[in-house]
Amino acid sequence: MPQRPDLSSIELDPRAREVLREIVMQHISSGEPIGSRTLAKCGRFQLSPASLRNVMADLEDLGYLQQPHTSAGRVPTDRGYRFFIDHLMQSRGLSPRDREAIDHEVEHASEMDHVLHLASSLLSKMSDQVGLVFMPNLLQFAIRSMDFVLVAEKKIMAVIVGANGVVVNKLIETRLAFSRDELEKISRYITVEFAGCTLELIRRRLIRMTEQERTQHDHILQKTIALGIEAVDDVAPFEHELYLEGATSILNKPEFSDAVSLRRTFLALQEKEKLVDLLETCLRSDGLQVLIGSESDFTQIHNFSIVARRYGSSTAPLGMVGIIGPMRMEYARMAPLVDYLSRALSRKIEEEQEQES
Amino acid sequence: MPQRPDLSSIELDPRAREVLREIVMQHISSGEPIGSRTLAKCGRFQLSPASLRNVMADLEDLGYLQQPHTSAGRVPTDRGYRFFIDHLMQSRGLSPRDREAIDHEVEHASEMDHVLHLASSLLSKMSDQVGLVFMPNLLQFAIRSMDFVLVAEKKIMAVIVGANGVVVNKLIETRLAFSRDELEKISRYITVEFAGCTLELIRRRLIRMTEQERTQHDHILQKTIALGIEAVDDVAPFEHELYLEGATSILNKPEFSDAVSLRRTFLALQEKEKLVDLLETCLRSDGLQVLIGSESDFTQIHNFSIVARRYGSSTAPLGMVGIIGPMRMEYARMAPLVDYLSRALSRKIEEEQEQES
DNA sequence: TCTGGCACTCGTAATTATTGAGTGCTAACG
DNA sequence: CGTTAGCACTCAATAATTACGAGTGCCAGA
Repeated sequence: MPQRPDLSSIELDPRAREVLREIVMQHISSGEPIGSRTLAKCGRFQLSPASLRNVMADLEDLGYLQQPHTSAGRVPTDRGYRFFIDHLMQSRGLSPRDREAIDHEVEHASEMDHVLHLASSLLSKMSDQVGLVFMPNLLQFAIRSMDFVLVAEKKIMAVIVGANGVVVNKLIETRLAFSRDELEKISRYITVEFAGCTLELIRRRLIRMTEQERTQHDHILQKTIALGIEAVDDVAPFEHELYLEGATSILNKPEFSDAVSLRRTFLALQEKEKLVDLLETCLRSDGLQVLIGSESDFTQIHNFSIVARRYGSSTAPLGMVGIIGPMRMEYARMAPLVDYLSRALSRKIEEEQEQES
Repeated sequence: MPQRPDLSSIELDPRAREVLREIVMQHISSGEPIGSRTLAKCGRFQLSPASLRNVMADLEDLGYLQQPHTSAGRVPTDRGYRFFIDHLMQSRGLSPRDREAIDHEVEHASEMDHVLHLASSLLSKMSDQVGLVFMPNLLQFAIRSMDFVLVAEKKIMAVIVGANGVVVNKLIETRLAFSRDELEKISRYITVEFAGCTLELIRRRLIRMTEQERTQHDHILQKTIALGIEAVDDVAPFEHELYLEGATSILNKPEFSDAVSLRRTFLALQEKEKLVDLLETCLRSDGLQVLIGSESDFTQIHNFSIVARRYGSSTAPLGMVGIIGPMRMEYARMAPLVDYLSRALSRKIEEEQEQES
């Protein structure tokens, strides 16, 4: 029977766990590969560098560590980070000051749109990473109201308030002229009739209505339908939105200190589609999500990590908030930050909903 | 009497002008310092390198050229670029394709807000520089209309359309409840009464009205005034906006290929206040404006140049459009581009105004 | 099982050598 | 007198060399 148990299936022995934790933590704070000497000097182990080397060699065999090159210390792998986050990390929770800052921002902004924008730059500032707020396509969510405002003759502004509190404007150029009175009636009718429906549904119902018998004879109803269809027709204004704030924060990260990786990283953040795809799949699961390096296409290529969480109640429309940064980031601080912010947003949205009803 | 005339006051002699033009053009397209050999090889001069060296030495004495170091070719100074732009540059005008592209974008977007945003990214794409669109503080401009829409109980959305066609939303939480009917009346009253006034003026007049005798007895007027004041009270939503699009375009410019200058440049673009100050002073003068390097605080520090022009008719609200890039940019192409786009925007705004009246 | 010792690896930094583009000056030429 | 060929000189950039040292793996002894 071999001395060493089957390491791939069993948990790491306590000493190895401590060593791994220490390496990850030190590497997160210094950014440098960690050698056996440095590790011995930290004082948490009553072991010589040589013994630590043995442990480290084991951890490397198991895929938790790797060496950039032969004569360098060790660096955690994706798997190492993953193990750290799942089993070793002890997050300190959020400082009261930070909580207050978040609460303050979220409370004070009145428009949902602003709140989301603020949230993303707040995240960026507090984390010193790239802050991320994703709001999916509005089409799939219910609306709260739809109003029409006369801007100029034959120019009407549709003001649609989504159930998530986001306001979308859309300027419509009409063939027919509408009076303020008519618009007032139409607004009231549509809001009463369709509040709580998704835009997609509204559109289908409006189209169905054009074919109905009684519509043919009701002039004002015809105009209503025409205008309503115009309002929900072009999907462009309702597309998802992705706020990425604080891209410049990566300028200070040592892993992006050379021109090439800076270039690559900025270009990567530019391609929002891929990120949107990723976030859309993330929307399905609740709870804090951490994606490390190779765990998704997007993060793999660029060696990013993403810490994100869904916001919004399960009944209300949802989105994602989070941060993007290098794999080497302070997960212990990021996790509670993202977590708390997403809860604050969710609370805000729920309050809005209650207020409305 | 010395052979050479007083060179600082008199125009350059024709040969020197040709040499300067050629150097600037070659340097713009290659980015490298230009030596006498390279210059001789271009074929436009029937002169030996040695003779060209003499001319170049003169141009250097006059401050139009400089040498990065002793054993390098020459590079234009700010003054060299300035002379080039004022006297030597022959801009080719815009290609029909480019004109069409601009016209298309500007025509098709319906909301002024979008137009401005699009304009800035269009500029960025077409110029491969950073596109810039500046919309000054809305407070100083007249409004076209102001409408109030009921969003939830005690939550009202003010929809203000500026004379420049820009729409601003503002969510107001009121103490009193408003009915849809009331809001309709109030919207009508305010729009009729105050269309054409600046927000600042409206605010002052509303405040004056609170003190007037007859207001005390008119309940609905009181509510109107209260709501109106709320709408124009907090200036934040009316602040200037500055769209900077395509910051990543500088990633490809050789002058920013090292990490340090990349860093510096991104941080510089982040500080929008300084740029806003600069653009605000630019607003005063009409016509295409080119700021080179040392000619303004902002451009001096970062070795940028700015090509910009005012948009909007003289009667209508104004803003600036333009591009920011390294001093070494194709002015001959940028000038007509910015010029044409600003005219297209102005035309659009004037059309809107006519339509409205 | 742990530890000190030792030979070995290999990236980084510093040093030096080499190259070549470009200049200014001078003297000769038409 | 303007133009040009020739030449010595400068100096950044590149390449080659060297030195250094942090870190490793392995082995033998406690």
